[in-house]
Amino acid sequence: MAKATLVSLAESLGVSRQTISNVINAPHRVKPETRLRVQSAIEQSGYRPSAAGRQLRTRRSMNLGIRMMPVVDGINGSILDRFLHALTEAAQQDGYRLTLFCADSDADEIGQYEELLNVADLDGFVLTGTHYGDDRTAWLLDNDVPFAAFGRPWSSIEDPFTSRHAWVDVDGGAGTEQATRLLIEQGHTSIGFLGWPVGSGAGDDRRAGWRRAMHHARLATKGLDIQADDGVAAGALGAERLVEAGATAVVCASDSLALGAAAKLRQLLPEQKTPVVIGFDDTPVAAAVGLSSVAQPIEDAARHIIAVLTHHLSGGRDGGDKPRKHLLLEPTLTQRTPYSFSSI
Amino acid sequence: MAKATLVSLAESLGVSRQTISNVINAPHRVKPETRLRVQSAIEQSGYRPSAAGRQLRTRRSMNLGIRMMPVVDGINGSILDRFLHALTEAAQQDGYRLTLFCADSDADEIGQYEELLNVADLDGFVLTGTHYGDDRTAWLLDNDVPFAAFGRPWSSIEDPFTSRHAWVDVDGGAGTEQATRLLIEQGHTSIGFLGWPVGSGAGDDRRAGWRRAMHHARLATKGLDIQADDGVAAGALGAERLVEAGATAVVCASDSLALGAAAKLRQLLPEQKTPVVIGFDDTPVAAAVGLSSVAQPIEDAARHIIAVLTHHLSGGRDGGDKPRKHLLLEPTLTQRTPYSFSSI
DNA sequence: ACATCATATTTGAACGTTCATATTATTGTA
DNA sequence: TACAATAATATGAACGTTCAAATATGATGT
Repeated sequence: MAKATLVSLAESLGVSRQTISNVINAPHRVKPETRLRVQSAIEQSGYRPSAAGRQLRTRRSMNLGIRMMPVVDGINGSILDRFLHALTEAAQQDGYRLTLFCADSDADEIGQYEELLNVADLDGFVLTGTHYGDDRTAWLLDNDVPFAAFGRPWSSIEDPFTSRHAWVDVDGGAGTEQATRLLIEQGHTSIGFLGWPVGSGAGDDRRAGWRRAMHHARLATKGLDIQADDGVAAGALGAERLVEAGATAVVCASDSLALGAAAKLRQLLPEQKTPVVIGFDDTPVAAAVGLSSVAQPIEDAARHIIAVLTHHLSGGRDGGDKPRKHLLLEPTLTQRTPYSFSSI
Repeated sequence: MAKATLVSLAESLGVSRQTISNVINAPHRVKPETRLRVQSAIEQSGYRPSAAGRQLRTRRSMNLGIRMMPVVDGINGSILDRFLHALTEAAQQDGYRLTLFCADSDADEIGQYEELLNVADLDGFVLTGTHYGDDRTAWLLDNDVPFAAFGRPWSSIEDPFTSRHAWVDVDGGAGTEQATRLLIEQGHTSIGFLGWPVGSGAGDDRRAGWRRAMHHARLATKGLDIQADDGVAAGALGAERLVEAGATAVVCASDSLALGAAAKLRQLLPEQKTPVVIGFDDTPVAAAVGLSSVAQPIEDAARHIIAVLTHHLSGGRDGGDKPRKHLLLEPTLTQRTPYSFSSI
């Protein structure tokens, strides 16, 4: 039999298109009796409203866009996998779908927004990798495009909690602070920080957490703050300099750096038994080699992003509580004992 | 100014809707003169045909679906990231978009197919993780849904190259064979294989490659074939048994297994200098610890999957050469010297 | 019994595109 | 020049939905 449509269903039921449409979109307008009759007919016929018809009329597609960032390290790819999965699942639960797109640059990404809004009527976007002077958020705000960002708006002047747009982020600083405190409790007094060059929001935030913990414990930080590009080799190099400066433990801005640092410390300070390097992101690499690492609640972040976005898109009429527009999640420290480096 | 549509453009140009539609979809039908005139008007106005209007009429959405598999290991997540990125990029180039969806099981996935075909008019699907007795391919074939699989159809009776559906796969057996040969060349005569329990297509294929190389070199395999569930710990355990059986080198079905095996071999056979463990997938974990690994050309695979799918969807009228319906790609062996395990 | 009002349902139109067909312009041929 | 054949363009209808407005139904009060 042919696919059911509003018209075909209406005819077979002896009601009008609009009544069925109302049963689906505004049930309260329909008399309970007919509503039930229609609902069972819908179920029985397997009728599902056509996205195209809807979209044409309402100019909404129930599709959310997200950019696939160019694969750089690969080490964080697993995080993306988890993030995407959680986003997709949450979106699906709310009746939305996720559409992927590629862009070479932020400018290109904005071009894609225009294109996707224009041709595909995307309802909103999920942003990742926010940074200082992000053009994208400005453009989206200017054009009244709904979106939520994973990553707070980095700005030296504005308070992110007063931002005009929704965001969810993980408090990286709290993570490194916690990590540093753990090392202090373990008796370390000279703890280095191995992070990215100053200028990246997330990187500086993580550095600040380490610095807070050190200051709080009245420990010196001089010479213990190393800036290095991400990567295992750079991590080893940085660790070498830290050991020269007297460090006995290292907190890192990434698992890549931490992996290099761990190997180097193992070599330079073989007498130490406890884990003295703590990474960030709790990637499979960290799990594989038994490296302690700051774990981001990335699934929670994804769910909240979808919640805040869909809540906004439904105009707040989705029944659920209004999700917070700005949310800073606490990371947790995954503690491990070195694995591959010691005996198994 | 309001968004351009076929009608608004037609009016301002003094031609009919259909002429503009033809310029876009069947340029040869339009007189070169008008064609140019219309084309420049399209560019100047920034007109882009509405997906919804098109979809409603043609019942095609220019959207391809792909399932987000549940995150299991995480170690392979980076592979998925690369795969998704390449898929998205290739699809975008051909004018298609990628839609993500989640499913708990194969049966659920089939349910999603129905839903997505029905409501969103998805044009086709990309399948991953094919296995013995895969219901999904059967369903898609039965329902004439275009799709291409990453992973050959595993069957003990049928030749995959006569399969009714398109697929792209990486010749894992060739990879492990190559890896084993390398170890033989290096003088090893007792090389173990550390793989998954018999029954998974890809796993058995990789095991077969090792076996081929061993037989070809007339080396014994008795006791050197270990079946273990995926994971670092299982890898270490398996390696222990292999060393007991006299193995001096190990070829693995995954980087997780390899990582465990490498650590164990380092411990049990510390005198060896050269890399004696070879992993599979060339994940960031392998790169991070300097583990040799069989690398899948996953971007090539993704591009070909899109090529074969879009070629089919366009009915072969897309100009390009007909891509092969069944394609087995050769992996390459990424050789590394142990990194974290030795000195840096 | 009748007007009033709220509730429930229906109708016509519109969203932007392409298909199938109809019309008009152009070319070739006798 | 006329006539057919073909190329180029135009028209009406349809895809399936929701919006806005119109109509029908029922309840309430006088």
